[in-house]
Amino acid sequence: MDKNTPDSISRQALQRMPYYLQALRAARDAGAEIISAPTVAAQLGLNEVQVRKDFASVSDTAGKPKTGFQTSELIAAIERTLGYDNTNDAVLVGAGSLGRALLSYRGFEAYGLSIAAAFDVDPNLTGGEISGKQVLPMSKLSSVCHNMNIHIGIITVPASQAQAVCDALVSSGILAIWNFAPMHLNTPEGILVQNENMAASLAVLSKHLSERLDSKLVD
Amino acid sequence: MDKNTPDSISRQALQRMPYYLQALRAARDAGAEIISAPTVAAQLGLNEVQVRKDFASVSDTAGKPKTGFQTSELIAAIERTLGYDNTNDAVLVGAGSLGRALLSYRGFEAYGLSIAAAFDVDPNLTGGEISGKQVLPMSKLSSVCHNMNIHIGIITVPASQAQAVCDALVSSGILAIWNFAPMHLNTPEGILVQNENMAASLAVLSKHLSERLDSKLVD
DNA sequence: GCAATAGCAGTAATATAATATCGATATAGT
DNA sequence: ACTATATCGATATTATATTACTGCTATTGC
Repeated sequence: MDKNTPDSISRQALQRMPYYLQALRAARDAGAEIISAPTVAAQLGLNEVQVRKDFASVSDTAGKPKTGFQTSELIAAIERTLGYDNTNDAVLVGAGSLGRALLSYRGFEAYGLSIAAAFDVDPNLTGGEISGKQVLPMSKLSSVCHNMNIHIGIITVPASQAQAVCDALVSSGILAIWNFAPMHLNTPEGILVQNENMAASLAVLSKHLSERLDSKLVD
Repeated sequence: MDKNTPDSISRQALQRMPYYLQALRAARDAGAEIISAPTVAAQLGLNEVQVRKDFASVSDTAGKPKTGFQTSELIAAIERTLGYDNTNDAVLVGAGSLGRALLSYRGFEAYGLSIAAAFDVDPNLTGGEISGKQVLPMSKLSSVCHNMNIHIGIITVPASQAQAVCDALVSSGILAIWNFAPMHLNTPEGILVQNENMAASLAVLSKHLSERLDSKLVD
């Protein structure tokens, strides 16, 4: 009954954090030791109160009226909240074009994510390396996850195989899944699935575009 | 005053569409000529009524009680709504690791997106080709967009340059921007920005993981 | 040095949007 | 004809974002 929610941050608040981080770092690099919520809100196109609430939810030190928040303290608080300080290892399944793309992308390390190894069913791919990361057969998945204590799985296989891969990851001890396959994954309770559905993004883009171009014709 | 909203679909409804599409195609390929909303809802872990409403918002033909909706008709309706039938050309700015990754990814064509050309400021990159796509200097951006009638821009540059690139895209006639840079972009009215912020996704993943692992220690 | 003022933080209340629930109607199969 | 199941419209609930308000702190003017 002791609900014990020390800091329950909503998902959308969490997703705003990286934007705050970027803005705060830029401000700090520009020499701003102190920054106010309205300033950040204006930069990001958000509501002042929302920004304040988000800041309050991660930082234990309060802001001071008329001045604002300590920039460096806020940055540290957000980084701590997001776990950017301690690196998380991950495995990637699916060494196709998208998988190779992510393996060669070096930007994740800045956010505390390190891809330890890749896996694939295709014997032509396994055994070699892609961007310095080993590509292993699926049979090694479980042992690698357990031995290296890995809890994050990245799925970059076609939709038809995604659910099977997901099940394999779950039984290998994976707790959080980053799903690039354009489909819904069924998982047991307690497993988080973060969908990175490019098709969904493209849907929004494409729809907006067609509406804009249609209205342009009317003009 | 004539609001002229023939079919205003909410953004999250739009983002569910690709999931419906995947499920419906799978059902069709399995031989199901007719499919009901509850069936799809169960597969995707959604509410029945929500699925029904989403179907109704794109399809003009009503579903029939006791049976459901015509699978093929629904698929066509969603594809039409998302504009997957007519291909949209796009330009990509930023031929770094992420940009190259997207250029080499062949999955977009299935969703009606075709990257016509890439651009970069680095003279070492421009002039060549990546995955069969020309890499051009930024000076050519505007003319290419206008000549080829391109209205979608993909930003894969570091955050520090993203706003400048965004401005350049807007003044080149771009109406919709797919932003992979981990920062907020300020745009004029009428320009759609779809953020594909991997950092935001990682934030959710990382937070969930740390909470799970902490609770595991308590067990 | 002191009072007045302007700007910002913090909390509460309202508004909005999305989602889930409920009731009524219609249809296919038995 | 009856029953089970699905669509459809209307309502209720929830989560989230916006607005309004109060109080505090630093700057400005006297």
